This record gives sequence, structure tokens and C-alpha cells, in this order.
Amino acid sequence: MVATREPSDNYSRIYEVVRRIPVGWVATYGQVAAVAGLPGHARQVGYALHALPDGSDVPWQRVINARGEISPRATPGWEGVQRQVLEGEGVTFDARGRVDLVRCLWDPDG
DNA sequence: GCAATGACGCTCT
DNA sequence: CAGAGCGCCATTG
Repeated sequence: MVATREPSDNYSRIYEVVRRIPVGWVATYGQVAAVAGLPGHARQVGYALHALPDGSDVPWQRVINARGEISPRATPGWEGVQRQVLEGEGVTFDARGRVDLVRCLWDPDG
């Protein structure tokens, strides 16, 4: 049943998926989009997370791009903070400052 | 309703 | 592996 779901509802769907990301794991925008039911809408995922208010219960910090890099936000140096936060959760990084997707990539099926 | 923007993804070089 | 260009689609002005 479908249902005329408003555009904002799509955002909620993305938030739900991000909330399902366990600590110590990370997911890519494309993955979140696919799990949320919006394959190919990776951009909208980033757009939705951008609209997230500060203090939300959505760990949007665990969402990164397909390359395992932290997308540069409007706040300069934020990616440095983000990296430390993820490290505190148990996420491993490589010498290039990228997340080890082979080790910490979240598996939506599991 | 049209044009521009955007926390991206993929492919080629 | 790294960098640049093109494409995708929804939201905003």
C-alpha cells in the first residue's frame, strides 16, 4: 500500500536506517539509500542528513561516502572530529584517514 | 513551473 | 591509488 507518502517521509526512512547502524560500524550513503528503499538516491541521503538537527538520535556520523572517506561538511576540520568520534566507537581507519570498509562496513542484512 | 544546488556514485584518465 | 567529469534525483529559491 502505497500511499501517498510525503517527501519528508522519505527522510524519516533514511533516519531509521541510519539508526540501525551498530556502534563500531559504518555505512555508505549508497548503502543507506538502498536499504531505505531509495536505490540510487545516495545524494538525497546526504541531503537528508544535512537537514538533521544537532542533537538528534541519528548517528549520521557513521554514514560516509562509498570511498570510506568522511564528506567535508560546512564546518572546516569537522572531518577530523568525525574521525575521532568513529575511532572512539571502535571504527578502524587507515593511514590515509579513510575508514577500513573491509573491516567496519556495516552489513544491513546482518 | 523553471533553474540551481547538493554530507554522492560510477567511470575514465 | 588519486583526481576530474558526468549522471541521478529530490529539495529549495
